[in-house]
Amino acid sequence: MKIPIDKPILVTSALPYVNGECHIGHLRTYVPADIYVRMLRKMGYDAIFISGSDTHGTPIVLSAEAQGITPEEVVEKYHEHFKRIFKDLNVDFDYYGQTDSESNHRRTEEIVKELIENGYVYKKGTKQAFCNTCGRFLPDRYVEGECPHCGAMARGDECDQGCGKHLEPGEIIEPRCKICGSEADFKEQEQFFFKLSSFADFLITYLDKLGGTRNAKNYAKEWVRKELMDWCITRNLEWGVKFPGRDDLVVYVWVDAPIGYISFTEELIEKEEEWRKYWTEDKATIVHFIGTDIIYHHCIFWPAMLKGAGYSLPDAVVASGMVKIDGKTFSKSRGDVVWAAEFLERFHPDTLRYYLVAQSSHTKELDFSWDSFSTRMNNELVAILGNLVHRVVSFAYKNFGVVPEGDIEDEVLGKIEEIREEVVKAVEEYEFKKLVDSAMGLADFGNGFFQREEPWHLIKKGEKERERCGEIVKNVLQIIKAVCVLLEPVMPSKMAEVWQQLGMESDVHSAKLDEITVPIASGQALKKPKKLFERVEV
RNA sequence: GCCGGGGUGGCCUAGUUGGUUAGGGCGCCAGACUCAUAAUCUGGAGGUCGCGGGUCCGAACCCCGCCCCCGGCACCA
Repeated sequence: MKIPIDKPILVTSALPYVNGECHIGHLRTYVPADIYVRMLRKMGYDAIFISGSDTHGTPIVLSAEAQGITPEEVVEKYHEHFKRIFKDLNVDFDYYGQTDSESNHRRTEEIVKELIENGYVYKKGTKQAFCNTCGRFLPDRYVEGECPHCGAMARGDECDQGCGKHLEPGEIIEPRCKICGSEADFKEQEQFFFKLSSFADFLITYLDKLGGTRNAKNYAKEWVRKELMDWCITRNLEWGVKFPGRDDLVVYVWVDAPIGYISFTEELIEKEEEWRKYWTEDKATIVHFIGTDIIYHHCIFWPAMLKGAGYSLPDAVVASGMVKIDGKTFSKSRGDVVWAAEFLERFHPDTLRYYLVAQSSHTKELDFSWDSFSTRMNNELVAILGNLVHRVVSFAYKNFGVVPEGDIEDEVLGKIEEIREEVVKAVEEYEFKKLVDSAMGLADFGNGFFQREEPWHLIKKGEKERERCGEIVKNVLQIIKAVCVLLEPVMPSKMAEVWQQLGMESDVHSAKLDEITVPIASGQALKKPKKLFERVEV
C-alpha cells in the first residue's frame, strides 16, 4: 500500500495475552512491525508505534488461581516479562501499555455506551454453564461432556475429538467443569449482544478498500459472505472492564483489548486534541500488525465496533503467518516451542530479527529449525555481510586508516539506487523477506566488486595504483554505508556497530534512506574492525 | 462439506495483466584468489513447473476435470 506522506501513521502490533512467556511465534508479528516502523521513518514518514499487554479474560483468572496469586499479579509478572523481551530485541515501541489501565477502562466504557446509545447493543437470555463447586460461570471452552451428535467426548462449544460439529450452549450432554471435574449445569443468564449482523453492508465496502495483506482481506470477506452473527459481548466475571450499569458483568476481552490501541495512543500523546486526530478525525493512517489467528477480530469485529461508536477506521491490516517448529505446530507439552528468553541467552537479538524475516515471506508459514537458523547465520550474516564489512574495513584501516579519496562510480551509485527502489517496494508490499534479500544482494554486490578489482594487488604496486586502490576501497565503503542504513531496521544494534567502524559521526538509527547515495566523507577516520557475527554451531 | 493458501531440479524459493534458452539460494562438482571469520569470486551438472484435457502462433501463468498438503470454519484467547 502506498501510504500518504502528508499524514502521520499509527502502527500497532497485536497485544500479547499475558498469561505465559514470550516465544518466537509472538515475535513473528512484533519484529516485522518494528522493522516496518523503522523503515517508514527512514523514508520520511511521521510514525508512532504502539502496543501493550492484553490482561483480561478467563485464562488469566484461572492462571492466577493455579498459582495462588491475583490476576493483577499474573499480569504484572508477564507484562514486565514482555517489556523486557521487547527491549532486549530492540522492538522499540513509542508506548507499551496494558489494558487494565484506568484510561482503557474509561475508553472502553465510553465506547460501549456509544454503541448502546446508537442502538447496536441488546439484551438476550442465554444458557450459560455454571459450576457449583467453583461457584462460577464457565466459558464453553471450559465445559466438557458428551457430544449430542456422535457421542464422543466433546468441549462445550465444539465436538473437538469426534464429529467436529459446533455445539450451541446447553447442547452438550452431561456437562462437567473442566477446571475441577465436577458436574456443571446450564443456567439462564442475561447477556448483552452487539449487532454485528447490521454491519454486513458496511464491512463489504470497507474490506474492499482495506489495505494490508491479502490473507487478512480474503479471510474477512469470507465471513461477511457467510452471514454474520451478533456477538455476545459480556461475561460473568469479576476481572475485566465492567459493563456499564452492571456490576455482575464485564465486557468480553475482545472488546476492551483492541480499544487498548486507542487508550495507549491517549496515554502516549495525552493532549486530547492531538490523539483525536488519530482516532476520531481521520487525520492519520492506521496500520495493524497481527497474526493470522486474529484476523476475524481485527477485520470484522473491530471495524464494526469503531464504526458503530463513531471512531476512525484502520487503513491496513497486516497479518503474519504462523510459526512452526521443525514442521510441527507449537506445543508446550511436547517441547515444540522456542522461548524468546532462551534464544536470547544464546544468540544476539539481531540474528533472530534477521532470521524471522529472512526465513519466509510475511504471510506464509515460517518453519523454524536450528538447522536453517545456523545455515542462515553462517552463510549469510557471517559469510556475506560480516565478511564484507570485516575484509573491507580491515583492508582500508590497515592501508589508509581513513576513508580514502575518490569518486563514487556510476555503477555503484546505480546499484545502490536500484536496491533502494526494491527495498521501498518491499516495504509497501509488507514483504520483509524481499527487503532483507535485496539489502543482502547489495552486500553480495560489494563482495563481487571488491573481488573483481583486486585492490590487494594494487596496494603493493606504485603510487598511482595506490590511488586507484583507494578509490576502490572508498566505493566499497560506500556500499557498506548503504547496506548499513538499509539493514538498520532489521538489525539495529549490529548496524550501529558497522556505522561506528566506518567512522560515521551521525546516528544510523535516524539516518534517512536518502543518505545512502551521499558519498562517504574522505578523510574520516576508520575504527579498528571487529568481527560482526560469529559462526554458530547448533 | 465449504472457504483460503499451496503443489516449480536433492531441499527452500521467485515468477499478480500468458511471449526470447523457467530466475535465486542451500547442497554438490571444478577452477580462481588470498584483503577477509576455510570467508570471497568465476564456471558447471541437475527441472515432464501436482495429473489429465482445452484455448492460443505461444501457458508454470487462462479455462474445465481430478489428486495431494496446510490452515480456517465464531463467542477460545
